[in-house]
Amino acid sequence: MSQQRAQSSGVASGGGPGFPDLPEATVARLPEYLRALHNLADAGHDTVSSEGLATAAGVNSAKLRKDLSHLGSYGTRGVGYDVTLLIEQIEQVLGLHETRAVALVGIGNLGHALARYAGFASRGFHIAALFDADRDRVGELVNGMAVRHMSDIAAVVADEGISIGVIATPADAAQVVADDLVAAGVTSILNFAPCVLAVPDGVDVRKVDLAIELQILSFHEHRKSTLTALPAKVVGQ
Amino acid sequence: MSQQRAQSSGVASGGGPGFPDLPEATVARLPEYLRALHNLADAGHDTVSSEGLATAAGVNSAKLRKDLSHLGSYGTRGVGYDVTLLIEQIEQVLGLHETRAVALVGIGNLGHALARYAGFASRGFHIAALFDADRDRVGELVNGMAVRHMSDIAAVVADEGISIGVIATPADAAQVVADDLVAAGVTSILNFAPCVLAVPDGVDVRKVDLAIELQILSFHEHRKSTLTALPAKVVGQ
DNA sequence: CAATGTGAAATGCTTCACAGCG
DNA sequence: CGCTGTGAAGCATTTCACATTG
Repeated sequence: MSQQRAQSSGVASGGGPGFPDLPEATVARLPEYLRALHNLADAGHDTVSSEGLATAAGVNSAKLRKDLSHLGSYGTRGVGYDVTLLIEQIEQVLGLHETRAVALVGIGNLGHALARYAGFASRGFHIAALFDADRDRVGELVNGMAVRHMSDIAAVVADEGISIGVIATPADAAQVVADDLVAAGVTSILNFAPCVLAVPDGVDVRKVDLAIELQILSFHEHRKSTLTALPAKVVGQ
Repeated sequence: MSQQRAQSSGVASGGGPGFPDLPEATVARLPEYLRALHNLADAGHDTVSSEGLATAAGVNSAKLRKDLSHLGSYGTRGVGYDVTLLIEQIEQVLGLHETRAVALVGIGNLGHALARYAGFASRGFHIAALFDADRDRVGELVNGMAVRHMSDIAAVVADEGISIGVIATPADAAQVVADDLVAAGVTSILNFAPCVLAVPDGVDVRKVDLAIELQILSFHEHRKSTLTALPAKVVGQ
């Protein structure tokens, strides 16, 4: 897993009214179900069985049913799930009804690509501001939006109601940026820099490290080549 | 978790000679330990305690010790771990001694950024070829390397000894690309397209979906705002 | 009667707590 | 004496298997 959660601050138990406290593993899969459901809806399906949705989302059906059961009982026995209703419910739980404003910090290679990535907007996120520490880049237009200097962060985060920050800076700048984001009021961070961030309780951090993903695959390559070098039984192919 | 493993083909038990079969969770953390160790080495440290390394890697020390114990006994009681030796061991286990050749498919926004990302090369990966299905893009130079057409994949994968493919295409092209990569002999895939890939047993897939990461954070934002709207106890801040 | 929702079993992972070693 | 390595306990997640229901 290449993610990192802030030390979870203990999710005030019991769950508030109407707020089921889902297992983290379930939360991480809901977006995948949601995507699969949108595909099914586009393909004209009105209902789908746990088996069908599970296949579309790449999990097994028992897991899917257990995940969905945490949201409540939205299936019909003998039939399956109503696609539209389930989309509605999952979006509700994920808090996707209100569009969330995102600040993107670090407009280098990756930052440019992220700023232009259409997948964010199409899934309910609005990149509301771009920041960089380099004054030479300030003012540059990326995807129609001007890059601003880090020193504006506090004001812009407040003005735009930004709650999520994306860090795409080099590793040595990331902690300072995280501190600035938190000071400005951001409470969730997606970190692409290859380093560990320290943040206060109550701030959530997820990490995506491209090189780590490759290293994990490297391990499996290494394992496979070691195993096939032996007379061990190879499954499949 | 935003990753997806191919249905694990059963990791021939017992582990071959000299090949410890590590828990997946441990494998996923080793690259993080490795990065922390390199930082420590650069900072001039010869040894490090489990406590120190755990802090640098953002985990707790018991977990770190258990993870490392799977590799064998490379620590010294009363002292800690030899930084250089441990780097050596982890790189060994991850199969990072041989530089691995990577094919990158889909030279759009994200593909450009990945092609230029220095973090791959610096951590033992060599982007050996770039591919795109769009003939208008074929021949374009990205980071000094010419983009080739998908139809060359089989030949190039064989020539360059490529074992890992990175898919940065739109979702609707990804499955075809995956099939082509697998047919060409690639046995590990890192998928940035927002879709589930079907691959044969023996092929490993990891998935990175940027929008899913944001949706997970959105859930936590939603939860936090729901909770703070109540008189519930908020930890920390 | 097909397919959900769910107790209960099985597995895997994390954390504790300390014996044992350098 | 400090720190590693590790059984054992504690949690979380997955899977099984079936009673239940529309």
